[in-house]
Amino acid sequence: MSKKFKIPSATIGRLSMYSRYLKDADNKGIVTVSSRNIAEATGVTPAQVRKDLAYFGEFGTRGVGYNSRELYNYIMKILGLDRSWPVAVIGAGNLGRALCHYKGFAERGFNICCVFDNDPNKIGEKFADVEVFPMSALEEKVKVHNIKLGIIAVPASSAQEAADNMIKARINGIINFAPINVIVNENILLRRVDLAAQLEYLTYSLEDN
Amino acid sequence: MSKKFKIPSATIGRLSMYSRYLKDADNKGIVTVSSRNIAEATGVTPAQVRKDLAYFGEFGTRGVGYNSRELYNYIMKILGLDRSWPVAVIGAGNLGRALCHYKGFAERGFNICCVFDNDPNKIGEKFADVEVFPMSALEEKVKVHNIKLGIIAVPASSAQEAADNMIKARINGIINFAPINVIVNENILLRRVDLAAQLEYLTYSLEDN
DNA sequence: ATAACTTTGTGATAATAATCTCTAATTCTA
DNA sequence: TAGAATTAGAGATTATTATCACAAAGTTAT
Ligand SMILES: NC(=O)c1ccc[n+]([C@@H]2O[C@H](COP(=O)([O-])OP(=O)(O)OC[C@H]3O[C@@H](n4cnc5c(N)ncnc54)[C@H](O)[C@@H]3O)[C@@H](O)[C@H]2O)c1
Ligand SMILES: NC(=O)c1ccc[n+]([C@@H]2O[C@H](COP(=O)([O-])OP(=O)(O)OC[C@H]3O[C@@H](n4cnc5c(N)ncnc54)[C@H](O)[C@@H]3O)[C@@H](O)[C@H]2O)c1
Repeated sequence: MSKKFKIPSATIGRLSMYSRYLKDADNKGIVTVSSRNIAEATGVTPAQVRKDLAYFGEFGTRGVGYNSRELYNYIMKILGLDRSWPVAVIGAGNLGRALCHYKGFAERGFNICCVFDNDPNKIGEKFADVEVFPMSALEEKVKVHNIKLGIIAVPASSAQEAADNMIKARINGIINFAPINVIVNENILLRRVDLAAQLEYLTYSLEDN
Repeated sequence: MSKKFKIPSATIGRLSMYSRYLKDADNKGIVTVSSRNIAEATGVTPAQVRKDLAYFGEFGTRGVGYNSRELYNYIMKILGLDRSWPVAVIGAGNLGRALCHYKGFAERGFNICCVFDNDPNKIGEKFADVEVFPMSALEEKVKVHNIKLGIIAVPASSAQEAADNMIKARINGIINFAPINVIVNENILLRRVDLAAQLEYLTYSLEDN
């Protein structure tokens, strides 16, 4: 999808962290926070915090800092989280089940509304209150719930097929947990999350330290 | 932990992808591959592939390419995957269960050998063949199995405590799935995996496209 | 009111990472 | 064997991202 104005993707990830701290601060009754406070809580530098925010506007007051609640709202707006996003999961296996049971997504506005699988034995099962549907139901469910986001939680050998099905159903943002490169048209957003690679960064670093 | 020689962390992640493609190619009987083949399979540029490999040595033959199996072995060695790594998981919840049931880690040399939880009701349960132990057993299990790697799969409010416990037990590489910044001494390796932030990158991009 | 202090926002600078371009090695073809 | 084609390796270049340093704006104390 066409991006706004070349914002570093790392910035978006940090905004996510900042927003969680701000929510927390606001809940504790802390009205104003400085870039230093945010930085210390999230493990970055104060300059980085200010630079990240500067991409989007001026949210603070010099000599004072930022209003926690206001900045939280601004960031959530920037991230598109000022509304709810229905999400489809493809693959009702171990990972699909964990994702469905996870309460944390709802706090950020994500609502996993259906899981899809091609194994007839899994159809009709329920993970928390999320029902497992056959792949044939994907297109209709996407339309009914206006789903824009999907998660690939099928084995690597089926990941491309899962992506193709989602795209055909008009989902245009995809997270892929399968350890394989899925190829999509450039107007589709795709992020790969490779858990083994994360562990491998650790083993690489520990190897000859 | 002290790093070797400022290799981009993105390079390590890509090596992981390359190695999976190489394994696959070797299994299919493909003896030599070019940087172009690797690039196309993993979604990067050929120059990037060569540059990544160049950090570590010369593995190819000009005019020919790379021997799939040899390069695979080299990369696995670089990543520290020429041996098995026992892994501890803290938190026997949804995510902990999914990780224990996941077969893919074993292929890369990771062996989740125990899960720990502070909920008495969970102790003794088994996820696949991984047993749930009380937190009090952590130190001894780490010693017995020579565990160096740990995964935090507890709620955010307990993540720092889980990290502190692991470090006390002498684990020195940690993956944190909790959406919070855990603070550790600089000789400890820590990677955060934030699934909600990944989805938020999508919503940010879809927002006003 | 003034001086001392705090903190943002930003242009300049530095560091990091990706891409480009060319050379050298090797194979293939005729 | 000569010439064309392929492909790795590496230095140079460009692009991207993070850090620094400081002026501007605000607050607090005297
Ligand atoms: N479980 C984990 O902790 C974990 C960790 C890292 C990566 N992953 C990756 O996530 C993916 C899922 O892992 P998992 O452990 O849940 O696997 P799993 O085998 O438990 O579940 C996969 C599910 O996908 C379904 N499926 C297979 N092909 C399908 C298709 N074409 N269309 C629809 N459904 C299909 C299967 O019926 C099954 O229910 C894998 O690619 C795995 O490599 C999982
Ligand atoms: N489940 C998911 O798909 C998912 C996705 C993204 C992030 N996460 C994150 O992963 C973490 C785990 O998620 P989950 O869904 O498995 O949660 P969960 O509530 O299902 O499980 C958490 C487990 O941790 C145990 N626990 C709590 N405090 C502990 C402590 N101090 N020491 C040891 N054990 C302790 C609990 O007894 C429980 O069994 C959370 O931080 C969550 O935000 C989970």
